[in-house]
Parts: sequence; structure tokens; C-alpha cells
Amino acid sequence: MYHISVDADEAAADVAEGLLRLTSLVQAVYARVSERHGLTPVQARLLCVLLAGPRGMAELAQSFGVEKAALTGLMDRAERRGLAARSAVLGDRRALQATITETGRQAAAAFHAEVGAELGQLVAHLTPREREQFGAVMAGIVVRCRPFGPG
Amino acid sequence: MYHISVDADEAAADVAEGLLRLTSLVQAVYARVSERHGLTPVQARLLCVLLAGPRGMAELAQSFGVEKAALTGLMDRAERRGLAARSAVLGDRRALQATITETGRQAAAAFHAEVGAELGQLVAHLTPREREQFGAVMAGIVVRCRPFGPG
DNA sequence: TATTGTTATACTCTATAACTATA
DNA sequence: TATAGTTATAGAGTATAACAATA
Repeated sequence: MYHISVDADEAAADVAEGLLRLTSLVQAVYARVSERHGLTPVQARLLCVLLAGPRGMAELAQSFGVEKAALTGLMDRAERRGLAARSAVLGDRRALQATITETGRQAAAAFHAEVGAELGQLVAHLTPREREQFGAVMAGIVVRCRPFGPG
Repeated sequence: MYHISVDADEAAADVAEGLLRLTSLVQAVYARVSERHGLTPVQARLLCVLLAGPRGMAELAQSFGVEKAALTGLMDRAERRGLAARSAVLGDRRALQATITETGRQAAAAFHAEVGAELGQLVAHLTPREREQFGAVMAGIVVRCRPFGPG
């Protein structure tokens, strides 16, 4: 039905290499934009989550896929830099909420906009139709690896 | 000529989000396969480069985009684990070459094959034609950001 | 003088284990 | 007992600055 290349392995290796190179490029963009705003990549990610509202420490740790203790350290450093703060939670005196400060909000908003713009530049040479197809393929790949949604 | 969406910004944001999610997924695969072979992601990358032959320390630092001192630390740890070694360079008594050991070679070869296979799985649901197009788009994006070749 | 590589120091990010306080 | 979060400790990865040896 399809044309099967005799170099099927080679074609697969090419896709793998493409994925690795693309990943490396996106990581570099992310790191460069973070640095422009005085943030580490992980701090940028943390602040972007907190832009949507306060989050519990355990909740953040789980959504980042790190241990609670690692999150304590992340928040310590973010707090020391005036980017985020901890606040009490009504009704559970064990719990703390991570919140973003005004300084953090401004940095995160600017970071988010610039990352979006720079990543958009990467696909600016494609036609709208190509971009749409490319986006659909990426979404399809991601969805198949997160069968229960973007936790 | 093309249909321009009134939500062009939104579409661009979608592509950016897709790139970030795909990157996160590929990084996770890379980290998981590395760990399976007792390697950190950076060690895996270092060893895969050394699979092709010895490299000078400064050369490696530049191709990794890190300072010389960082590479000294990387090689110290790789050497301590028996994955790589330093050897003298004939004709320049300042220089050292990083080489891979047999242990390192086996780990790197297995790692490389498995990463290729797992990344291949990510696009296994696509038709050959879709895979080819996807690969071409990725290659095009990367090429535009490395106008002087893959360093 | 320039280049190669190392050492010293400091910081971020992460894991594990032991701990406190509250539920 | 279980959960939320912290502390202590260790290790990887990185940067900067100062240094040694060689070109």
C-alpha cells in the first residue's frame, strides 16, 4: 500500500535525529529567553504555572515530576529573589500555597510572550497549512504519550 | 492567498505550546533511556560524541556550548565511572584527548539504539508519507537556525 | 602572548532519608 | 497513621576567575 523504503531503519534514525535536534533548539530558545529576564529555565516554568493562580507545594512537585524537597529548594530561591512567596492555606495548617509576586508576574508575563514569539519565528517560514499540519502531528504525538490528559 | 485566521496569535501560541510539549516529551525519553544505562543525560551525550572518535577538551567544550572548566568536571566524573579516559596528544603537550572506554562504548551504543527506537515509536502511528513530511519540517526548522551547518 | 587544561569557589537543580507539625 | 512541608546531605552540571604549562 505504501512505498516501504529499503532504508526504513535509516528513515527512522533520521526522525529520531530530527526530534533530538529540534528539542535541543527549543531548549536553547527557552534558556536564552529565561536568561534575558533573569530567570533560570526552571524558575521560568514555575512562575508561568503560578501565573494561573496559587498552587500547593505538593501539587507543584507532582506536576513538575520532582520530589517535595526539590520544590522546597525551588521556592526558597524564588522567594529569595522576590519572584514568589509562600502563604498559609485556610483550613489546613500543614499546607502552604506558592504565589507569584508582582515582580515575578511581570518577568513571567514577558518571558511567556517572548518564548511564544521566538518559537513562532521557528515556524514562520511555513505556510499556514503546513504549520497547521505540523502542529497537529505534534499534538498527536504528545496525546499518545499522555493518554489521561495534560496532568 | 492563504486563509488568514482571525486568531493568528492563538494559532502561533498553539504551535509554541506544541513545541514545548514535544520538547518535554523527548527530554523525558532521553532521560529515561540514559538512566536505564546508568548514565546521566549529559554523559550519554558526551559518550555518543566520543563513539565517533577521540576529541580534544576545548573542542568538546565548544561543541557542547559550555566552558572548559565544566568539561573538566564532566570528564572527571565520566573517568571515575570508567566510561571515558584522557590521553596525551602527540605534537602538543598542552592538549589532551577524551576517549571512550570499552565500557563506555557498550553503554553508549545501547543507549543510542534505544533512544532511536523509542523516538521512532513516537512517530510510529504516522503514515510513511506523514513521517517524511514531519521529518522534513523539523529539518527545515533546524537548518534555518544553524545557517553554517551542524557545528 | 595565546592556547590548553585545571583548580577553586559558588550557585542551581535534583534525590534520598529523617524529621516536624497537622489531619 | 497518613499527609504537608522542611532539613540535612550528597551529587551532577554550570559559570567565573585565577592559575600552570606549553606553543
